[in-house]
Amino acid sequence: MPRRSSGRVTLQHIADRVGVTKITVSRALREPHLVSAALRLRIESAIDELGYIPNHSAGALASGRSHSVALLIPSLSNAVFSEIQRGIEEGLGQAGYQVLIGHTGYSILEEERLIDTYLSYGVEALILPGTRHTDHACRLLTRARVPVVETLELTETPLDINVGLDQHEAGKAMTQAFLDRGHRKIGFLGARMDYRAQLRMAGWEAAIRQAGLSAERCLTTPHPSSYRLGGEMLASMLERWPDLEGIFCGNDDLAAGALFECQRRRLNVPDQLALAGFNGLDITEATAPPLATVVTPRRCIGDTIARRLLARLQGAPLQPSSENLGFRIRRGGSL
Amino acid sequence: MPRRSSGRVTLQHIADRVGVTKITVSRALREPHLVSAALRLRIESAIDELGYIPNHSAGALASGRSHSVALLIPSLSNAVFSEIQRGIEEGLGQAGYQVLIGHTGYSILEEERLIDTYLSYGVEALILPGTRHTDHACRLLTRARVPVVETLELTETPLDINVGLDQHEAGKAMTQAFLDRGHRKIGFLGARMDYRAQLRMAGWEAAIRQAGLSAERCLTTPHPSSYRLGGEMLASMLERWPDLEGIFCGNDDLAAGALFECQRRRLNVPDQLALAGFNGLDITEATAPPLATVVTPRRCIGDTIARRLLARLQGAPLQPSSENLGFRIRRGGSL
DNA sequence: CCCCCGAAAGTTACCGGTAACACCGGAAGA
DNA sequence: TCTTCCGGTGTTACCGGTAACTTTCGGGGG
Repeated sequence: MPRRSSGRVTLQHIADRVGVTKITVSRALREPHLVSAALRLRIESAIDELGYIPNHSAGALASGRSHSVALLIPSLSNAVFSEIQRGIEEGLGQAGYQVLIGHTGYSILEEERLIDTYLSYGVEALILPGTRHTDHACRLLTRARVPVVETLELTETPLDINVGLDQHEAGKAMTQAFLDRGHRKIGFLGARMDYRAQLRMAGWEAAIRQAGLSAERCLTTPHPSSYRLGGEMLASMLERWPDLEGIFCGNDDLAAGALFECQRRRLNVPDQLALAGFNGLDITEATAPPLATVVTPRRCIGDTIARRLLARLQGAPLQPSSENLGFRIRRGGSL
Repeated sequence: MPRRSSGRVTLQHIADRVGVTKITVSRALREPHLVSAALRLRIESAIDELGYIPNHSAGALASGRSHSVALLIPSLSNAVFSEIQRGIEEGLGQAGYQVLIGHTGYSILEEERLIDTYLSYGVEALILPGTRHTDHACRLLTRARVPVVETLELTETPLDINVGLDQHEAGKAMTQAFLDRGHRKIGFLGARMDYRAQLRMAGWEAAIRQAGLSAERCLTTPHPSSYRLGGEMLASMLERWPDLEGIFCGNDDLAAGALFECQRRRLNVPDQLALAGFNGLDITEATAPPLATVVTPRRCIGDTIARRLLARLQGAPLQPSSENLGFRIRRGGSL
């Protein structure tokens, strides 16, 4: 007599119904070729007659395998991550892994908490946004002996697999595009200012200084970025530096918001003010004019992560490495 | 000697280190007040010395509780769901539940697959987008005897908890706003055309017919919506019905894309063409002019779901009900 | 006729926790 | 002094599967 009347159908119920032992039912599900065809059919029909749903916890506990992988992303509302995630899910899904998604809210403390949570779920790998983690998180990761992917930006000292692009270089390249178009008074507008945003800004500053120009025209805020914020911050910048010729925005949302504000002010883009964003989201191709942006290879990042992670999961040894997938500058019509 | 050298630290290791049995360590973690203070401290220090990470599968199996809830959303890239999800996560997170997110890609077949997956993970509740499910999904849900939330739209026959708004009514109300402004030749532009999009369109049609007008000016596509698509479809509509006075777009993305296309064509919004979207995303307040839209109470939906679901999880009986959280029409400057 | 082999199914033990109940010693009450 | 009670800890069994090994049985080769 069961202690708790769970009411749930277990392997044993199926086995009783068919007149075999539960291990045979278990085999029929996981390794059908080891079970005779006739029996397999009877088992299958018993399974959907009784409505058996496997107990993942029991399976994971017994086998030591969870068939799942954790994917942490900074924010669910940021379209940047959805393509990366799609590539990962397709690649890993085909190999039988379930992808568990968590979001860190751009906080490495929250990341640490999630790493802990997902390790207790027994995930077989972790995919992390960024290359900076708390000390405790690093200790957890090392001790867990689980493949780890760090993505989005690059690092000299990857924990394991690192796939991304050089954010600093990309920031520099876009700034250079402004310079190539003859602009000199080029500002930077940034929000949230997470580590990657800082790298992009540093790239802007490096290019500006290298050209012997002043990097003073810079406005940032720790607030989350949004279209509205882009407009508001553009207004502040124009008030403070009326001589601005171009503004490099830390991401596409800000750039679009800035563009809308220019439209309200009847400020011609790019003639009176050039604008650029970062990421190459859909919106940059739709606005009037289309926005200049740094197109990041997000889908490719996702695919690459899936491929390299599968190799590790299938036994490839730990061999820390970085893969730089580059970027592309798109001039659009705003530069 | 262990069969597999998992290398992982278990409760038993902690217990051995401290010199107690594992049940005491288990108690110290789950019901600290039942363990003496001195012992608790020794246990805690052993835990972080050895780096113990609980095994969620084992706990879930033994206790029959997973402390987790599945949240299915149609798409990760649609900003509409992120606020709903935030409300849910805050509410349920505080109560100790982990929210597992899955996305259906707007397919009820994929939804069915995910329901199966998450039931096998032992989730204690399911939150589903929409009120339409496959027959098999309904059978799974009924048999699982687990609280279910259906959200976004309303239904007369909820499975359990239903929280949302009347999409048909909302479509009708926005169309009425066009009529109130004196527009007569009002079109509808829709993409993806999932069930909710169809309801909104039906609302548009109802209002149009009720006003004795023609509902012919309607263009839809099964493709996923995007800014770019909004522009392209606007162009098609203008070509086909040059007399259009206003267009109600099935969501904000399409409306924004349509607005950008108007800007390219130097078509004044709203004087030459009125536009409206649906959802009240951030972008509608940022464009020039701001877009008219139906503001949906997404955060409130999330909070309400969390509240009502917690009540059920804490023992409130199954009592199917619908809660209509309404909507608000915002005129913006495009209508 | 015996042996060996392999396919098909069964036995046993175990994964790492938790529920339920048993136990123990000391303080409070009778 | 004897119960009673209770805080603090231990014992035992079990959750629902899977790994590893064993058993059974029929057929082919020697």
